[in-house]
Amino acid sequence: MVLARGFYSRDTLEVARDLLGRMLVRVMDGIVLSGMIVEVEAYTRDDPASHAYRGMTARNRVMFGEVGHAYVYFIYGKHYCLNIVARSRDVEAGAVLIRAVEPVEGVEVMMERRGNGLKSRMRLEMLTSGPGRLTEALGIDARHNGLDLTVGGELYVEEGYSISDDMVETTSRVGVVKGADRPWRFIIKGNRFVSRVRV
DNA sequence: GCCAAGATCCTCT
DNA sequence: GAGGATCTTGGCT
Repeated sequence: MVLARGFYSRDTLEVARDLLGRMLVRVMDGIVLSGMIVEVEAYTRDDPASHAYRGMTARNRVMFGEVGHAYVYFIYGKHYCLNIVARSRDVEAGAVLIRAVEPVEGVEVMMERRGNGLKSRMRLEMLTSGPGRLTEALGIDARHNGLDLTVGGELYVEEGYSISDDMVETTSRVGVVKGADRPWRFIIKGNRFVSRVRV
């Protein structure tokens, strides 16, 4: 089931938390590439690190638009980053950066796409463990900026697995999900929520 | 128009 | 652990 618009029409941090365990799906030339979302970061309107902090510009206008749409931007002259617009109704802007996924379907295609320059040193953990890496592996770029992710098609998010709060053991900054195939590490940075698979 | 910084990744030491 | 790659964006003049 593709996640519907309502999923994204909530507090940005809440959506970020709930995106963990969901499946990011990219259909490219009829081939399905997918990965489980394992690291996210929430960017709210009032976060100085957010593109929306200084108000709407040509680049960030998607963050001010309808929830459930993709905000893709180019960074460091090399990389694309995928965000999903998410915020509650009374908030002006907000988005969740997808920082990492765990490859599930189409691993060989992802390997091919990421293979250049990495050669034999390519390891599975390196395939999609970073915002720039996952967009390269899944073939996500500026063409997807503004795309509605709630209607299926070439890029969407589906239910996947839900990670319940009682699976998380939290300290002030770090938590670990118990009972998963792999242990997970959760990090809170200010009002941002970050989680990452421990390797 | 100019310039510095950037939600990163990779290679080399 | 440090530094280079590479180019868009936005602030400032």
